[in-house]
Amino acid sequence: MHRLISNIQIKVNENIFLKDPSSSNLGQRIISGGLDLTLEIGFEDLTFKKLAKKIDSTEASIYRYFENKHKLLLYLVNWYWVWTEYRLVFSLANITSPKERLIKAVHILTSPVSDEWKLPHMDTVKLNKIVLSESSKVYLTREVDNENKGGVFSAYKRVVGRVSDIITEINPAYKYPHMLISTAIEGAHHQRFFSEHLPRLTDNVDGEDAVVEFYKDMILKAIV
Amino acid sequence: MHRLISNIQIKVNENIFLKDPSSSNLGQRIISGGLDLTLEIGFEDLTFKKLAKKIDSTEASIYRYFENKHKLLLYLVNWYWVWTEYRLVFSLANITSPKERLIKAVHILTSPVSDEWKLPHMDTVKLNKIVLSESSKVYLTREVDNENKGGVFSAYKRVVGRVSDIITEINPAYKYPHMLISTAIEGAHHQRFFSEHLPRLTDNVDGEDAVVEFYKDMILKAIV
DNA sequence: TAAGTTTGTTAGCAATACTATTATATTTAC
DNA sequence: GTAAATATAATAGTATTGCTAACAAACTTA
Repeated sequence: MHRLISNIQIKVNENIFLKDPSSSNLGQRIISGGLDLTLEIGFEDLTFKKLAKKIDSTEASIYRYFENKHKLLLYLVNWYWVWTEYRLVFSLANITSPKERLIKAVHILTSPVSDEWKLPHMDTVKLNKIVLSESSKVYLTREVDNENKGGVFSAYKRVVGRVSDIITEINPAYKYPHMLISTAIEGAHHQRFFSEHLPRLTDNVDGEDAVVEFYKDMILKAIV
Repeated sequence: MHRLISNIQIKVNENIFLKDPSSSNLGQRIISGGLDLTLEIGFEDLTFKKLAKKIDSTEASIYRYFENKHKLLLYLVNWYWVWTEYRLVFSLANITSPKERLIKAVHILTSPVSDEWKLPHMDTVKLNKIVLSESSKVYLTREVDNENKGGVFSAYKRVVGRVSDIITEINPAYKYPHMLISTAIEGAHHQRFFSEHLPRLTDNVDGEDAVVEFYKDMILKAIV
């Protein structure tokens, strides 16, 4: 069951790439091979040489699309947030109750991406896995300020802003809506990583997705 | 005003280093130079060659202390958590009210380190700054599971465990104490980074440390 | 079919991430 | 106080990374 019109096009900030990878066969192989290789060996160990080999191309060709591997990750993460904003708006369409909207939004931001959201040119399930463990590396760098000026984080900021607005609608007096939402987003990523690798930092509860339930509970209690 | 006995010794997990840096002059220069250089150029751009130059030593000498720069960061972060556990236990001594204990603990985990906690052989204020932006890189790697087996994250886990225990004392029915605390710790780090670089992801409130207040408020509401 | 564009091929260079060897201090042991 | 042990420095070397450049081949479009 697909929820989305399957020929939607996600428009990634143009400052990220030298040449739009969605515009060519090689570009798409770079992206899908990049997803696979990152999942296989981790982003740290990925090099354009290895990626070139994997997709049967050459280092130099990949460099024509992305300045460096950091930009490739930035592309993936930016794509993710543009797409997540779309999912968010789509999912909240025609729902008027602000509380219901908030709960749906938190669900989208904290639960793993399922197959029903798949798109033809991007394996969103793989992408989501990468975002969990690698996305914070995209902004925790010396280059944040410069990249931020180029607008590469605005999709993420808009997502946080949209959900914060719902909170403000519910309780205009609540002082920390942005902190609450960005805490939940980043936190959910971390918790999913922890539950796999450092379980003493999390809690497991039988029969529920503890991450989603925890953040729903936390947010609803925080804003009253 | 110093709160601590100044000749306390922080014992870092032995799997992290080849040779204990606290045991020699060169070792201590590696650590303090490492702090400075990381703050100057960021951990990504730090190399042992640059660090050697800074402390007037050689690459090969540094390699006798740490296998690679990742281990150096691991050392710093592990040191931080051992020390934070100490601060925590020290600060909660003789306080019996669980709620008061919790509030103090959250304060320690979310506020910036101040001068009063300084120790002779480690610039804890600098260390804290580094932890905010670099510590997650220490576990978001392919090597987590191996390193975790070596016990290098146990100080962090104990800190989370101790504060979770206070929560359980206050409300034994609360299902997510570990998630709540690890969310607050990591979240506070992120929020401090955001407020400097991506302010649209946070909220500023005049006349208060919004990060500390937000997490106190969030936690106290969550556990009732 | 020519011109333009994209990709592949090859080469090369500077920096990184180490390891090894030998020499020179410095510490400690007797 | 000297010998032995140990720590550090100096130098060199290797494989890999992170690029850039130049040209050739293929494929696209006008």
